[in-house]
Amino acid sequence: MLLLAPGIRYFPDHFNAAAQAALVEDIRAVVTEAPLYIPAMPKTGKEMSVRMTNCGALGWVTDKEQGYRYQALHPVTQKPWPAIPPRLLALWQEVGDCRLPPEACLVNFYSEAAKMGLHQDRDEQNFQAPVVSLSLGDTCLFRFGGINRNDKTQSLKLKSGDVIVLGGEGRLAFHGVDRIYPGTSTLLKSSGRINLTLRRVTVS
DNA sequence: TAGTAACA
DNA sequence: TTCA
Repeated sequence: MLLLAPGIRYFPDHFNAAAQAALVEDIRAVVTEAPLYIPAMPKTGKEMSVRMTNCGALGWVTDKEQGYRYQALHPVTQKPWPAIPPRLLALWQEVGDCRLPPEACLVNFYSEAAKMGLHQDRDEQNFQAPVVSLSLGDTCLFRFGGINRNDKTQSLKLKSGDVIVLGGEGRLAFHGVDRIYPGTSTLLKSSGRINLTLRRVTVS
């Protein structure tokens, strides 16, 4: 484990190839039940380049009308999200350093051209609990800074199997994905990157 | 504003 | 950096 900044812990190669393949199968099952959809920004309705779905009791969603929020139902199918796969619950227990289990697992799919601007994860009620992030598939250029948007940032290439934990002082750090490096992994059938972020939403 | 264009 |  490397401490990248206060509260930002990096576990390179946390999952080996076999474990990564098993996780991809877990996510395939999630996506079959809860299909990826295109989220839209609040107010402007501009579409994000990343496709999303969730598993867990709650899922993070956004649309033009209601903005960022957690809700129990898939916005397209209106069905409850599938359960968080046991392997991901185990990851949270292993690296999350948190008494309470995660309630949400946001699944972000990045195609070759997708990116995500610098942002904070601040739609949860619980900032004591960490955010645990797992990368699968193509390498990306990840950027993170401090709790203010204009704090200096550092960039790091995240590869398949890497885990990052934002906790404590790092919980509200700004972070984003500047680019995907297509063809850097053969884990997924087509190129692209899957990012899974486990979160505790409520306080108790 | 988890995005983006326009601009210094 | 501003705007939205």
